[in-house]
Amino acid sequence: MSRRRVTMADVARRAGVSPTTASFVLADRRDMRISGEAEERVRRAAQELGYRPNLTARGLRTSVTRTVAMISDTIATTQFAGEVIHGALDAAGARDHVLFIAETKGDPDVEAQLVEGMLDRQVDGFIYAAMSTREVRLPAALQDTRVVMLNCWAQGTRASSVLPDEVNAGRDAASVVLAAGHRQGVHVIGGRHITPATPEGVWAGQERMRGIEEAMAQAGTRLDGVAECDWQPADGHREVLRLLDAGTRPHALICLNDRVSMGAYQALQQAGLNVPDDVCVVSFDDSDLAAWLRPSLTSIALPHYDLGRTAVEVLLDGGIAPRVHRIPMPVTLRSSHRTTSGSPRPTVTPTTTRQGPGEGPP
Amino acid sequence: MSRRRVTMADVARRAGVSPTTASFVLADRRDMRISGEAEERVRRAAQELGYRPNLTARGLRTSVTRTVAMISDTIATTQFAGEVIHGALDAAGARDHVLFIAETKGDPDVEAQLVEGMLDRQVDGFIYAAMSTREVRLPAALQDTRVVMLNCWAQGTRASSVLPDEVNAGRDAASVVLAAGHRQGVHVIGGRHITPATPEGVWAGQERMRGIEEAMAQAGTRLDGVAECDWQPADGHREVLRLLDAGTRPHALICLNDRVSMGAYQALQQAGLNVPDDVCVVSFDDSDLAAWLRPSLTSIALPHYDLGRTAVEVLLDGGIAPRVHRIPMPVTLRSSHRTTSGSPRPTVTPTTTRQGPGEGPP
DNA sequence: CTGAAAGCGCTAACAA
DNA sequence: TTGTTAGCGCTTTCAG
Repeated sequence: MSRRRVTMADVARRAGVSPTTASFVLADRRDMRISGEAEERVRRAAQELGYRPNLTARGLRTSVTRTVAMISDTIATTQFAGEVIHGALDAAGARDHVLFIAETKGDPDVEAQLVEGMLDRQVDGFIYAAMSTREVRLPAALQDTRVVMLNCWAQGTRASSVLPDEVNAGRDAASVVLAAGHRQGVHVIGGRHITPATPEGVWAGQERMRGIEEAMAQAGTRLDGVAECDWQPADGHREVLRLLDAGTRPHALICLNDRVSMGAYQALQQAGLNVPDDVCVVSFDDSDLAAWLRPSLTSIALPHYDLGRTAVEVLLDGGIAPRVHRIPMPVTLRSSHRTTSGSPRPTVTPTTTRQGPGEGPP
Repeated sequence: MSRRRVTMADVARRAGVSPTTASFVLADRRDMRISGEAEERVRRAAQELGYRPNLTARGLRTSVTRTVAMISDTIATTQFAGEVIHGALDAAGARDHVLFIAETKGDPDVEAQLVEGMLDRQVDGFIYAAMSTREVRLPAALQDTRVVMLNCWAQGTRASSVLPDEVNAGRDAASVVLAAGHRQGVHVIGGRHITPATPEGVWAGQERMRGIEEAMAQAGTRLDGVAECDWQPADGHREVLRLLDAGTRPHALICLNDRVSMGAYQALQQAGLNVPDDVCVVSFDDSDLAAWLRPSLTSIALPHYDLGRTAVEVLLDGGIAPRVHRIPMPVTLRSSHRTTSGSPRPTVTPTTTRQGPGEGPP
């Protein structure tokens, strides 16, 4: 962009060696023997001239560019994006790679366009990411490409997936409630997210519910109710109010995200019920909201950073064999529940589970 | 990455023309006359073979890569990042460019490293972004480079800046309050953000306060008080409580962000005061919170998307002359204030102001 | 152990 | 109007 950069030929000339020799020492290749003295001269020359390799030229020759493209449907709206990118960036940087970002807006045409553009630039690999965990169709151009799927998966694809471990998160949520001494009166607000728009529910909801119900069963008890609804504050508010109006007096609420919890808090407050003394609340997402609410909210986070980081690690370090990597979801304990005296903290031990090739989730 | 791509030579051969001819038509260059027939043949051949140019090779030859690097101090934590990237992406995409993202974490060493890495990859230009609006020092390696500064500025630099128009946002906030009929009892919570950690305040606070005070003066009145404090929910809560305890009964609160407003709401509610009947509240940021709170909050947004978009536009389309571009901050009117009957909406007409070269903000 | 030379895919002088 | 040729900066046979 500015004035002429110093090239490898310059270094070789100053060091009094051939370009070949310079190339070998500057690329740190030890498979061809170079005299210690020549190596030293080259290194000094490079140092003195402030030599930096032109990665475009190297890329043209070797077709490796130390570049990865992250393509996602939406990057902006949700909190999701930031930390995912952050993690991906750290992992890429640690491996001397650099990250392209692109957004398809869910449009297959722009998606194809974008992928082509990245291929034209000879990226070394792709992270194909979805903002909400779900099954997707991998674009044709990515089929025979180094790619890992982030927060999504595709049937019949030779690509690894990196997913949040929602089932264990569900178990952990139930564990918190159980450890607080509640075996009865446990209600879930939000459920599988079965709504007119998503009659099957959403994956996160299904998985969390599976974990919750398993943990309850394992403790020899069961949920008193599940309110299926959208996951906005108004929904939490409405559903909790409905519960109370029906004369139900819940002891514990597991809310499917912090926004639902916020609505639940409002309803509880209206009804004059105290958190955590009258009702304990456990939530998912661990967004900023969880810390802002009073009392602060115990919540289980989506491991955004680790998802991004792991995806790049798998892409750059991982083998060829497709795998599903499940990333643990950390629990942050706050003030919206009480622990039974004597038991210091709920037993919360998230684990990473892995699946072998061939089986797509769930 | 996969099997051999079709090259321009392939296209030329199939079309029965020389590489030169193929190059001219495929690069859409009309400055050298090509026969319509040859052009047609080349286009068809390219089409049939599914030709795509190798941008790495082209970049090596021309040193333009249609690539821009966005380097920021922090990309993850704040909501800021997402929409900024979104805007930048849209502007870049519209110009057939692609976006590198990198994060310095505020460390000058990694910053230098990152910039070098981008330069090694022959990026066409840089967006240098800060997460909170402020003055920065442009890294040495970027000095003689095509760069625009996003949400920041540097003294004595030949680079354009893109900044939110906070002064007019302040004016707009005051206008909402005035249009609601409040000329007395108007208090600001948050102020310039003068705290032990930031004894001078922060730029956004200073600018907003300037706008607020100007608008009040213009209406022939003035603020009844400014609470200088941090901008977290707890601060809003504490300061409003303090106000009420001192026997003050505010009619309108201008809170410096939505989190402060959230705290203010809590305090008002404790005191049994109703929003907007007893106290009207106007806020900044227009985060998700603004829509979630009850009553929903009138708030003035940081124009994240437009900041990102404009920065890339200025970089790619703008002239060389350094400019400061001020991006209007949109007002979203909700339910936390009342308009005086008869006047339909507050007079809110944000404007973009521009400064000529030479004067750095503020 | 080192150097000469070819070539990655493309563009741009210069000739024809 | 078109073709020939050189070369962007680097890696990599293949001879020495």
